[in-house]
Parts: sequence; structure tokens; C-alpha cells
Amino acid sequence: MIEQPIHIQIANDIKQQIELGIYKKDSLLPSENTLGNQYHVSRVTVQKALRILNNEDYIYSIPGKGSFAKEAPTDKYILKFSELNLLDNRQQKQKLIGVDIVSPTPELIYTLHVHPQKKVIHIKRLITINEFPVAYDSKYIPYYSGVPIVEVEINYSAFPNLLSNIVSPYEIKRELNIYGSTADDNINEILMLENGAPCVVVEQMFLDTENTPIGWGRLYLNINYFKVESLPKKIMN
Amino acid sequence: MIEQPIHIQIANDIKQQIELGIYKKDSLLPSENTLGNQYHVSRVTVQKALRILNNEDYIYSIPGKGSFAKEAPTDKYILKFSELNLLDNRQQKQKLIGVDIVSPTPELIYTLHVHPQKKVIHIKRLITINEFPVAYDSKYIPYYSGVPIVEVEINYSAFPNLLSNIVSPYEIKRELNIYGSTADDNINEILMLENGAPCVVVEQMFLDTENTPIGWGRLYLNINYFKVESLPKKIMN
DNA sequence: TAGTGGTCTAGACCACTAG
DNA sequence: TAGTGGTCTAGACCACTAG
Repeated sequence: MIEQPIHIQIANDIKQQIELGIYKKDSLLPSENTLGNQYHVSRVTVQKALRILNNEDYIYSIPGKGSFAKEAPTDKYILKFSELNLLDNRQQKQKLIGVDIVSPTPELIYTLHVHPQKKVIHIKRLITINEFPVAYDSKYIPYYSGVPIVEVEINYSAFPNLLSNIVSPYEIKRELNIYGSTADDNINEILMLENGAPCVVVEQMFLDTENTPIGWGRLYLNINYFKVESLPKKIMN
Repeated sequence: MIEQPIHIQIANDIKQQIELGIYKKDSLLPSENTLGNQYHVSRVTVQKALRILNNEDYIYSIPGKGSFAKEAPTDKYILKFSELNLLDNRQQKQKLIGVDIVSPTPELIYTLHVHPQKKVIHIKRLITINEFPVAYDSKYIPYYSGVPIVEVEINYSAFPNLLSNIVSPYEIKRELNIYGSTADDNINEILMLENGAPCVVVEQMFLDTENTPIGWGRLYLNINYFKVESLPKKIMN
């Protein structure tokens, strides 16, 4: 067993104390200077330890006040989802069904926060594996003049890549919402499912750094082709 | 707009260069000292920027060699899953159906990596919302003598908490696997579903720090009660 | 005003890499 | 042997908190 760096040891020590309830939720931890004296290390080393705890959601810090314990984090997983690679299957293809400029429905006015008089781009795509339809993808982008939406791009790009025409891709925030539901009859028809058959819906929201919605939509997935896996949790240090 | 700290600016600058393909996959970045000279900052500040990029999966570093670009990460989401709170519903309850000491099936021998002659603890639970069965949970723990499994605990604890009798909870690694499937007839009966009806399966694997499996199992979920949401991505800095 | 976390510097020692 | 990333220190200035 290799000796861990001191800042990792300190982080683990405090982690354990939070797990054991020695530091309760929202209780004040000793200051960085105090911890430095306790562990006989410099303040920078303490900060490294606290940064790990911060990244892993064990504590939060408020400048001028101090660092506070959170509830020990559990049950969190990192998972990868891309509509262009639902099953890590090379046979997966996407076909553009249509691109329309439409008036927003009340749901779109609410979710995309668009003015009722403005327009919205609607992109409909069918996703197939071995020519069999497995998912129907319906995405919306607020229609700002100057957004270059090229059909070729829509055909071959993942939705987030289209949005990178609007904002830099590393500034896009994504939110995911997956749930079981029954799709509309016409979607069921496209997916060759019986009416009223259950499917899995993947709702995706894309926001810029100022939390302005820049894209939203749903992917309706044949439940037999639904599969997501968690990625190994990174050790942040 | 508040001016960002220098190390964040440097991180964003390098991020952008990776996004734009200026640094390609596995290509060597300038050394920390070189970057420090380029940006006119100390090496520690460069390291802070690179640590962010490391945590966010933009780069990897090899001591003695240097730091290298990865492919720009996309499509990653953090989500929370707990069998004790499938729908954030206070009416959710769990009921212990049974605890058995069983011989491992070939699947269990493989996944839990247990010796075929050893025994395995099998915990079966039913999860209800408003008295309606929504999920059937089947979990396995290798049977080591000295593992205190108390029925009361099983009744009220999440599975990971039971495992914390074996290893410290913050040392448990978790893996998640969610997919659509059809359950066995007897599970469908318990969940009051028609035979052959689709359900969502949540497969969970629990490992200790040395990657030894310490628990595994499946949760079969009525598709109408399936819902997971991503958490806002933390900014690691 | 004393204390807090956030940021940054200059300097040091280390194990490791690759010629 | 020169260069790399990993770790750690002592010291500094800052905006903010809360009495």
C-alpha cells in the first residue's frame, strides 16, 4: 500500500468525520488555519483537501464565514447519454424527418422561455438500428435570425453540436430527464409500436452559461432499445 | 460580468483550444513552466487550471512526461438514484419479502466473483407507493461470516447502507446499468403486470476500493414509475 | 476590527521519463 | 542529465463577514 499524499489523507479524514456524523449538516468546520495547525501542514495543503471535499459534495464554503459540512453524498452516478450512440451500436443511423419553423406551444413558451409571437425551429429525426426504427427525436431551438441551420448538419450532427453554432460548446449546460411514458399514437406508429404501448422518454434541456434555454426536446425510445450505463466515478484530487 | 480568476481563464482558454482541435487527442500540451511563462503566472496557478481540466476530463497528465489533451468531453450527466426514493415520493415504502442464504448461480459466481461452493445472501424487497407495488428489488451479498445482517435494518435501510457494515461507506464504488427488459412471470405477478410486459431494470454493482464486488442486484421497475433526473453539473475549480 | 475563504507567488524537493 | 508533473511551504493581498 502506497502512502497517500497528505492532502488526500486529510480529505479522507474529514470525509470520515462527516460520514460518522461528527460534523453534522451545515455545521461549521474548523478554519483553514486551524486545520493547518491541527494537521501540522500549510494552509495551501488544507485548501487542497477542502477543494476535494467541495468537488465531491461533502462540504461548501462561504468566503468570510467558513466551510460547512453537507450531508454525505450517496447515490450519485455519472452517465453518458448521446442520441447518436444509444447502444454503442455501429449500425445506428439517424434520418431527418423534417425541419419546421413553428409557433411555440404553451409548453414551449414555458420551457424555452420564448415570446409567444416568436418562432421556434422544430427538428424531427428518426433513429434506426439495422434499418429498424428504435427512437423518434423531437428537438426545438428558439428561432433567432442568424442561426445557421444547415440540413446536412442536422442529418449527421448530434443536437448539442447544432447548438454550438449559437454558443461555444463548452459553455452549454445540459439537463437530462428520463422517464417511462406512453407516446402519442403517431409516434407509436413511427416506432412500429402498438397504441398505448409504453416507451422511455429522454427529455433534454440545453442552457447557456446565463441559464437561458437554447434548446429542448424529447427522444421517444423503444423500451427494448433503452440502456444507459454509469461511468466509473472519477477521483477528484 | 465579474472578472474570472486567472486560473479559470487559463482553463477556459485551453478548453477552447481543445474544443477547436488546436490540441488534438493525445497531443502534448506545453509544460507547466512554459504555460506559466506564456500566461505570465506562477506554476501553481497553471497547475490549478490544469487540475480543473483534469477533473472535467479535458486532459490527462503523466508525471515525468507531461499533460495531454483528451477528446472534448460531452454528453455526461450526473444523476442521483436511490431505491429508497424512486420518485421523491413520501408515500413510498419498502417491505422485506425474504432473506435467504443461497448457493450462487453461474451469473452470481461471475458478477460477484464468489467461489461456487460459498454462499450468498439474497435480499428480496417490494417497493410500494400508496400501497401499490411499483418495484421489486433483488440484491445479493457474498456471505462472509461476521457480516451482521439484521432484519430490521434490511427493512428500513437502502442497500448501500447495509453494505456499510462491511466497508466504510465512502469507500464503496457504485456502478449503474439501466435498461428496458421483460421480467420473469413471477416478478410481473408481484408487480401486477401482464406476462411479457416491459419493465425497466436498474442493475447496481457495489465494489470496494480494490474493485472486489461486495454487492449486486437488480431492481425491476414498473415503467410508469420510472424517472431519473440529472443534477446540475458542478463547476469544479 | 479580527477572522474567514479565494487567489496568487516564489521557491523547494521528489520520483519519474527519455535520451 | 535535463525536463516533467506531484507535492508542499511560507507569505502575501483581497473582499467579505459579523460583531
